[in-house]
Amino acid sequence: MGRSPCCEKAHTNKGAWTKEEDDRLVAYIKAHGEGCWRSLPKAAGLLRCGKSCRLRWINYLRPDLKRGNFTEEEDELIIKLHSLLGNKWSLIAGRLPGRTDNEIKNYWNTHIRRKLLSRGIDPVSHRPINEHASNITISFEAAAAVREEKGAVFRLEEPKAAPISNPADWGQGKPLKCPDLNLDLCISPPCPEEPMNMKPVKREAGLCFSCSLGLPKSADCKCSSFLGLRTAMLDFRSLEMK
DNA sequence: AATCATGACAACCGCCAAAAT
DNA sequence: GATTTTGGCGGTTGTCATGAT
Repeated sequence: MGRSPCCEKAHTNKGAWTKEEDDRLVAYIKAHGEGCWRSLPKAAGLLRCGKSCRLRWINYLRPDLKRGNFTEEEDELIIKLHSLLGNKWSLIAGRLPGRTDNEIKNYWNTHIRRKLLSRGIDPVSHRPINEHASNITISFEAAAAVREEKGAVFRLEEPKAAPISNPADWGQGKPLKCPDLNLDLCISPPCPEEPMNMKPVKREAGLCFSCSLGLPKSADCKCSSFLGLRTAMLDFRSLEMK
């Protein structure tokens, strides 16, 4: 038996949203919150599929959205996150406040892909184009050795196998493989006192997010450099899945 | 001025996984 | 445990705006 439709398609509008529909949706969610998307359209008096309402709200109507052009810093952040996460747009969006997965996905396909190509970088593998034997490796062996003493080191290995689709699988007692990224990255808990099985949620301790991605230090950054190498040190466990 | 090509982005579709029954 | 329902995600398409010819 196939999956039943999420709504009665025969009686739903499609295509661009009107101002009135937007107003109804916003008014309803402001009054009742984001409840059940299936029942929302009827309750809000909208002839729309619940999924369509959800998408409209998340991608366009949410009050915390940051509209407007992406900054150069955001560009670089997206590129770095994409090199690590691949097309996990929702994860990437989770690290860019006010940006949606759809927006980032579109921006990637229309701008960043071209930007990387113009730099001679393959937007899929993040490696130089026409440089088959390219083998630029940033080694964190020294860092890893230090961290290994504390018993909690995961390392991304040279690509050999299928991509890990779910970052939550990383470091689960098996070799880590990142097929499209040739970086010998050390991923380690910035806060040693935190148990390894702790739920990966927002963190206060350890490297701040800017430092974890090698961005310039922010004014309130209290992180110290690790062997003089802040760049490419990324705490994957702080990447919130949902 | 008209037509065509391209870019940008909103919206849809189908699939998957988790939750509910 | 099996089945159904729902929310969420990534890929793709459709449409409008803009620039080039």
